[in-house]
Amino acid sequence: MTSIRFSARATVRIEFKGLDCSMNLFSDFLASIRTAANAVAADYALQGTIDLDKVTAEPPREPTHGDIATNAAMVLTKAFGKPPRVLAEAIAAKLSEHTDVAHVDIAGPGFINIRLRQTVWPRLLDAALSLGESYGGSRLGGGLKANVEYVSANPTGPLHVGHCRGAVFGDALAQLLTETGFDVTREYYINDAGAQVDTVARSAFLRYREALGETIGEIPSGLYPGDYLKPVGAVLAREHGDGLLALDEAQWLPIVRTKAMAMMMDLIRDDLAALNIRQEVFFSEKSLHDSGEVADTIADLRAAGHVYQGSLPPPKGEVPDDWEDREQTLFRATAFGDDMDRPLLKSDGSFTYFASDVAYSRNKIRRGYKELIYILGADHGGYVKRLEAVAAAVAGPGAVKVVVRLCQLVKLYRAGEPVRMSKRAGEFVTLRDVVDEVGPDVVRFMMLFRKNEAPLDFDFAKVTEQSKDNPVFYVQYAHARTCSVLRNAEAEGLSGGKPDFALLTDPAEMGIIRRIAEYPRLLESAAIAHEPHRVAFYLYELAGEFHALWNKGKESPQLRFILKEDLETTITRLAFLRVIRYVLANGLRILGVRPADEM
RNA sequence: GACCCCGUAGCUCAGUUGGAUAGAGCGAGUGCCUUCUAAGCACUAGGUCACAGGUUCGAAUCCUGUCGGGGUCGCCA
Repeated sequence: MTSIRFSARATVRIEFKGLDCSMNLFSDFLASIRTAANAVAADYALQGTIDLDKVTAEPPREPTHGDIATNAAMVLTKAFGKPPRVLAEAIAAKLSEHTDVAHVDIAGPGFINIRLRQTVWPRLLDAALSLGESYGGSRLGGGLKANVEYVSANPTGPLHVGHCRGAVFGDALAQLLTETGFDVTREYYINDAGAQVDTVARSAFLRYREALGETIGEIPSGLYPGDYLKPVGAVLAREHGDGLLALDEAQWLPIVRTKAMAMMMDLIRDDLAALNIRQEVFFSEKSLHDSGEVADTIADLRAAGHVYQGSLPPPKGEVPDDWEDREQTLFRATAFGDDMDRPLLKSDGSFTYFASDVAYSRNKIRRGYKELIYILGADHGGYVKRLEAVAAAVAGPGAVKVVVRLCQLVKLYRAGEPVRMSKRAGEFVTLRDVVDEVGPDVVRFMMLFRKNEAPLDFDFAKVTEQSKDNPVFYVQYAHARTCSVLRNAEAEGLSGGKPDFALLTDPAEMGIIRRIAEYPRLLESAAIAHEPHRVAFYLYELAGEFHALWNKGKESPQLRFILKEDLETTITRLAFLRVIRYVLANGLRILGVRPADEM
């Protein structure tokens, strides 16, 4: 909420803050526009508070409309009691006093179009040049503690291709939030407390007997048949000899389970490392039970009056055959916006999975996170409301922000043909298969070159193509090209010297400069929307403009970066190239894609 | 039955959270290109933003409804 309170004053003298070190042209100008609106309000001797939240400063779609457009006159017309065009005149008059403003137009229903002085751009580039690869970052988040939980796959085997997207998305979002000033923790929730981990243990036990020389034959259905459990059996055999064979299941199960969990998590961490993902917290569900936190959490909720005994209505539509009305211990989630109340205890009195979910949320909240971000598969759409309800019940309504981002499915293709995946044992495509085939950079970029909630087609043939059709290649190639010219320049002894960015005047160059100026704003809006894909699209566009400028150098040699007969321009263009490279490198770093020096 | 997501050019998708004449790539058509790094460059055509209402200065974007596609819906994890 940004509002101004002002009192009537006869004369209004305003001082604009110059463009400052935040290097976000648009947020700086938004402040100036608000200052101008404030001054106009004082001229009109308005009383009271005016909401300036809806005032924006953005790049106009049409470059001919100027450098910055604002809707101020239109959104404030009601509050000021003046027609938009009249108000626009008044605000424009104030804005034209700004030292960086060349002139101000009013267009259409009341847009104020600001044309900046040419001197602004060299200053911006100078600043970007000195900031280097950190240009684009901001303090938007103000150090807010945010927790990004992603992957959290069950530790029953290696990650499969379905985990790719959430893994990459979560990682990129975490990095985006880090660059925009949030204090981010990357976290993985290990579901190591349910019945399925016992199944893993039993499967591993078979492999143990196999490792001792026994013939185990076909793995019974209901157990995990994958070869990846063989090493677990081997390690158990090495550590225990045949000692476990003499024990009852109740005795060997915990031993085998612990070992199997540890080794499965190592496997998963390796898979993630192949995608350059390293989460700093791996949180065990079992630890919540062992520490008594699950029970404590339910006790707390009960004390707060959010728990009751009752039964839930059967699902509408198709009622399952085995439906029985049962009394359970329920959390009153509907009081916090959920569609139905959620069971904490099963009818036999044991904890539900949801109970540990609640305890886990409470644990995060107690660790001080103000924003809990969950990256889930699209089949978890039903989780959104219950996660919000839990946070509201535990922390108090509105105390903690819950953000759930759902990632749609990835469909694999091989030269246009869908890759068939049988659910039968061993025939699923693993994450490792994909990464090994096309490399982490391609996987990461392609997973982010789509809105998260839109389904994604991944064609092995297309993503390794070297053409404009392949955005990964296109963007990396742009970065490599900048490096290549800088290398050539260095080889010719052309490095160093002070650039004079006022020499950059070609429309193609100006277009790139404007796009670079938008970068900090782009990062902020992507962070607010939790949409890292915007960074990928931005890079694709920047790369496109850069390649176009490059190609103009063919027809118009005076536009080339290295001009042997014009040292001053060369030095300037090399510095310009460096700034382009910084932005590409910064964006690629957020996406977790290696900026290639040569290709 | 309820809830969530999606529906934009022939195809695959963006669309700066409500802005101005809705954009890009591929495909199609036309013309160029022997290179500061080759895998190209420029231009043209292509649209009832699923449909119907509503909100307001202004809607692809927000609200309601309809149609179509996908997902989910008590003890599994």
